[in-house]
Amino acid sequence: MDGIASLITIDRFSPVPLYFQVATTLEDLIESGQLPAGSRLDTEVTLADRLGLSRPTMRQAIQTLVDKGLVVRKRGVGTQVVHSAVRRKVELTSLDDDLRRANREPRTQVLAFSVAPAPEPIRAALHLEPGTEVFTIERLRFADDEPLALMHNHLPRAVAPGLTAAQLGERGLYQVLREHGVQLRIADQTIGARRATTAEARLLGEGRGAPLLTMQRTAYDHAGRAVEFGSHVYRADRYSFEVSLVAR
Amino acid sequence: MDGIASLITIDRFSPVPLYFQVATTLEDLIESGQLPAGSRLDTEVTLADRLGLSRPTMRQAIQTLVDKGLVVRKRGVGTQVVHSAVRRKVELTSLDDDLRRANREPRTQVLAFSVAPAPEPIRAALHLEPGTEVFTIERLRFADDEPLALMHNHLPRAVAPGLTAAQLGERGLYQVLREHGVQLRIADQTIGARRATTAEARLLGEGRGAPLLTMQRTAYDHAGRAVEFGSHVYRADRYSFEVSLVAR
DNA sequence: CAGTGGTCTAGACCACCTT
DNA sequence: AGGTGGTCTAGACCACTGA
Repeated sequence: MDGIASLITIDRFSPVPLYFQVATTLEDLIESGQLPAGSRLDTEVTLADRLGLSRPTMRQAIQTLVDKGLVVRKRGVGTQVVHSAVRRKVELTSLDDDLRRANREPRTQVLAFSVAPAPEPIRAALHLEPGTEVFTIERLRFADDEPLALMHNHLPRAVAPGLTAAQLGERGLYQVLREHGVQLRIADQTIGARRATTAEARLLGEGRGAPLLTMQRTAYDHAGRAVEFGSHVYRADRYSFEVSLVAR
Repeated sequence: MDGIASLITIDRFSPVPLYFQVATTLEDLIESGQLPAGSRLDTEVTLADRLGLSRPTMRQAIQTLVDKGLVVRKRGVGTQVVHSAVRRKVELTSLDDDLRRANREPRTQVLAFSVAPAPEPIRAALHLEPGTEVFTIERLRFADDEPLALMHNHLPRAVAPGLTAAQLGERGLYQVLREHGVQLRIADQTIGARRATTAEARLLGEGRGAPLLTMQRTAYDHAGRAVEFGSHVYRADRYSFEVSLVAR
């Protein structure tokens, strides 16, 4: 019995860091059930030895799984795979990502698309210098041909200089940003609720005063630069937010 | 000029890990503005040298700040403090914590408190064996004497065997759990909205059909054990959720 | 080219848990 | 008492950035 080490192969000539190769392999083994919930991993020293790695490298691999909440370490005891239901991903998701993952057909109607110096509240939300030009985008989003959300976005022109309305008709904003090389890292969101205005109700196909879910979000990239500010309303009867929080 | 190293003292005889001493000190320096947004930290090697630490230990200290989104590392460049507005804490907060932090006076009316074998949906949400006994708690929460939220909670009796209704009248559930030695680590939340029922509107002092924010949460401790399931409604005109997400 | 962070090694001692 | 993860050291080489 050599534990799980035989299921892990590492490539010393790959540009992928060793700890990352091990971490992703272990993640797959957990995800596929070959490392069932509650099972114990071999010790760090044993695994490092069997894989021909140093213990710090092995530790770094396991640490990434701890950070994701996949396993739990206990001093004097060992490392255990946590209960399966606890495994949720903490992700920076977009509506478009959510819909595609749920196999619902997203569609977008771009209601407005313009470039202008940032109005004061937007300038402040994005921490920009006065006069900085921003895109202003208004979109109506559909899922399976039902209206779902009305979205207002603002982003500095410099973030995605070549952005066009046509791109946004095809794909979600976050995917377009990824194609422009923008990597989001942090998002601050405020989620609330209120009654729909008459105009909102008409666009979303809801009755007057229907409850709407609201979300304001400011997103930042890896360098801490504010990339996007959005103010959105969602039909409460067709959408809800799922959030996973991991304490540090 | 010896940078910031002179502002950091470490205690080799403290039981607090060295990397943690350094990390918290740096965090304080950033929070207090002595390390302003955009400023560069000394290099890892320099800091380690000045503080008499090895580089891996110094790296570990800085890494905790990176995980919190306080600083950004760039290979070949250095480590920079990110823009101040990006600094938000990702926390597992309770309503009680939120209110106390905002200096609003929380008050609780316990409407129901009982112990019984878990009903099926609760049993499933908490991943319990059939027949496991759970507390069922219903509370009306006030802030500054205005009704704010109606909260239903369920938790396994074994999690906090000595729990009483009186404790919940004084403090928030999460604080009571902390006093019982329960450390929460992960929470999965679903946030939505709907119209208030007649009973909810009456309890919350709202009009009929007023929009409410809804939240269902399952919380897990460090061992991955499901500790609590809650189903809550909040007055949308007086409450909203703030969530910060950090991509990994 | 020099300097930075990213990765990796081969040890060591300790605190904590189980037996 | 023996085994576990938690911390720490003193090096090494590499990839990337900027001047």
